[in-house]
Amino acid sequence: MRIGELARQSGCGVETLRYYEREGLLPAPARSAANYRQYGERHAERLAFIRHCRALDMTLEEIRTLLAYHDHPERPCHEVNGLIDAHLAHVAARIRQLQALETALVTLRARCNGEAEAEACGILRELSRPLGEDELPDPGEGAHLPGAHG
Amino acid sequence: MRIGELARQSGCGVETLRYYEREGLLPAPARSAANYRQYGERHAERLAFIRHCRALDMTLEEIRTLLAYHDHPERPCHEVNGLIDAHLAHVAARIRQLQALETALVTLRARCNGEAEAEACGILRELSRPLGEDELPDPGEGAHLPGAHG
DNA sequence: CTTGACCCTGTAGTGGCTACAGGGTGTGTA
DNA sequence: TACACACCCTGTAGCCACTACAGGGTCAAG
Repeated sequence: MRIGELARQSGCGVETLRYYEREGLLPAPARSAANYRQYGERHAERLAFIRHCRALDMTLEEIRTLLAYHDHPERPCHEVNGLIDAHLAHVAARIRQLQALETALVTLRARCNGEAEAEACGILRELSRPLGEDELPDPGEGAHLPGAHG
Repeated sequence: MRIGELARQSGCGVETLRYYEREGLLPAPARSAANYRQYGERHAERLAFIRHCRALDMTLEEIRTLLAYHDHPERPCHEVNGLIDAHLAHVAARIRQLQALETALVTLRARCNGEAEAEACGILRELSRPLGEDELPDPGEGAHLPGAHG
């Protein structure tokens, strides 16, 4: 299987596969006479594992850790559970933070009906007010989880 | 006021202020004889606006748009409302996506008690399973809002 | 013998900072 | 005077997980 087919099968881009190889998540496959990468079932399975983890929003570093257990089936899986717990805590913290954000934005939005001039716009006025200490959640709480933009 | 004081007052780093200046969010201030930046109240107020927006997880691009209205008080504020609505929709979409993620992670976590070997670990087994079409949310839905990591 | 789909390597860009390196300024103390 | 130390300057590189080229090679069909 060439890289394009694997990309289609897995739903990710060709360049992403080469990136995973550079990052050491996917082993470098054999090459054809024309220097094309030749992938087998093992690669496809490993990639499925990686994509499953990515769909759960794990970092490549977390995935590297999980792959190490995947590659050493005799090891105790204690750390795997810890990693999922930690990741879950990150996600939960991020949800709480975004909910606080949502509340703040709804309140903000209610301050104007969109028919004023900028001068009188309640939204712009509110945004001009400096924030108090703990008025909006500390991103530190959900450290390593991103904001509202992806 | 020098840059360090403004940084302390606003709670952001000195390098962030220079970054905002490069990005055109903060105007370049006057300089002292020693070439130090000299900020006034206008800068502090503008920075408060920016930090308020950032606390609401807006992008610098969104903030640039809002600042344009801040700077042109005679313009109708219709677009301001639209921008907040759009941002709010992004945040709401991201929350839904993270909640789906949380559910999936809780289910995953329940598959192992952490006392197995990696070979038998239900978590690793589940992660090895390729994902179906719509099994986890399409990040496209919450476009421009980030994943679980910051 | 040309078209077009595919493949290769290598490099740069994304956002919003953060962290240097390598230098200058200004105040307080020995 | 000499030095330490905190602060400031510019410019560049790094973070993450890709994404998007530029500039070239390969191969089957028409």
